[in-house]
Amino acid sequence: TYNQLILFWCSEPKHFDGFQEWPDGYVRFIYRVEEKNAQRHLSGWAMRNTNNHNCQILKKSCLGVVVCARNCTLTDGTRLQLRPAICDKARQKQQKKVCPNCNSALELIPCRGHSGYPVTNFWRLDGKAIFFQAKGVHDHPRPESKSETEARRSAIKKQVSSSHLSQKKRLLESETRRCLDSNGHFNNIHHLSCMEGPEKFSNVTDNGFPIPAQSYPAFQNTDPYKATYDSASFQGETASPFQKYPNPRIFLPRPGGYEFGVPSYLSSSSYPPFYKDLTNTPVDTDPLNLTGPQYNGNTLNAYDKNFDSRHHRLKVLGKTGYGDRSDHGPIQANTNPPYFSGEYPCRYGSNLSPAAPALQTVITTTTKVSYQAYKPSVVKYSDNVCNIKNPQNCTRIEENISGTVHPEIKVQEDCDVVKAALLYQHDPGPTKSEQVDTYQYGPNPGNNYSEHEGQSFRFESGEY
DNA sequence: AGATGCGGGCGGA
DNA sequence: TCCGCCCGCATCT
Repeated sequence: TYNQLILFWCSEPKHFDGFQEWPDGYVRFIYRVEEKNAQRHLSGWAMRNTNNHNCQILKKSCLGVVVCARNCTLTDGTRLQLRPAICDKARQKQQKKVCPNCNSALELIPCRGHSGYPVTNFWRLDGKAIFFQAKGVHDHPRPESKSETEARRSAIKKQVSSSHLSQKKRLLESETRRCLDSNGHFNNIHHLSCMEGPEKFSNVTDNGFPIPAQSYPAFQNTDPYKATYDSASFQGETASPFQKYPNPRIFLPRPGGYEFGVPSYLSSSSYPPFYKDLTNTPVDTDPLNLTGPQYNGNTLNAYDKNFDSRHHRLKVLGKTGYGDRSDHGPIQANTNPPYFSGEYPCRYGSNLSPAAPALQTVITTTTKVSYQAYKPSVVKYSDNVCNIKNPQNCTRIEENISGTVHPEIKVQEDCDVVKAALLYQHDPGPTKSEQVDTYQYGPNPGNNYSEHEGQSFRFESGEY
């Protein structure tokens, strides 16, 4: 398997995952560059861009979910779970609004699924593939998905627009009649009152009253677990009290707050390190393993963690599943909250068994990839496509762009890096072992995906 | 108006 | 040094 891993790590992605709208846990996926959702770095979770000072890796952190402070039950038995506005200002405005169902305050449940911090997602374009890596297990309900939010908005807009028009028309006619009736002729004095009707009506509509069920545009993703709305309401941009969860993933408040612990199945050995030396120290899952040399890095440190470390390159490596070192601390033992509903496979654990390595595509920071690469152009091996401001980011020879131009060379270098990393791993220093990434490679069992092509490439994790 | 990205900068660990 | 996060700016829908 060692050779297999090396082989895999040194190869171009030979299989891709179907887009995962609700990635959860310490997972990693590889999408085709043609995958629109991946290109847009979309996620069902409300993720906001977070500055990791790394021009090659886009990092996003979860904003959590907005719920009714009183956790009221909607008419359909579900609970309000709004999508937090991504824009800070918009989110502040959103939080000032009230529950459309019970008028109590709205509450933003922050995500603390990654060592007490928000779950983070990392994206990197690698010429021929878009690599995705997630850190953390969402400890809150799913918010309304982006597509649902957009669909609802457009539906509401449409509805408001049409009702506004029809109401306006109706009211105008009615007022006209009234005016005419009361005065026997049209009276301009009534203009003001005549014009208020429509506005008031629209406000009412905007404040949470359900709009008759209607169909929404088809979403790009048909996640069977995602919440759907069959009606819409909102306060400006807030609530849709009619979420429906065709799945058991309905948020249920936990005693003492929203802190779900880690599902038991997540806390036990699931992702044994491929290199057992790493087992002692829960390693930090390194997204795309962007772990690597720091941008000032003079040394090749293939697993110098971080997808999110600042200014470094990525590299495609292979990796086995480990838990994130710091991911275990704050997470408490859990009683299998309904939210997880057993849909969450073990993706990491503190007790890792060396027997079940999960296939990992590790991207070290030695890869010279920048978002410019998204523009099918210049990504050229050894060229500084990173950015002019940080030339140091783009000069390393270990750079690798998945053979965009010189695959053969890249492969070799990748292998070199892999080897270096492996050597290092076999000789774990007291400081960096946790930086080794340990991710499940592949979609969550609970998620739907359809275009796997090379699942045979996936190493057994022993968990599935 | 918001979603998204980028990147400067700050502060804690 | 790493990382979370705030903030402003720019672009796009």
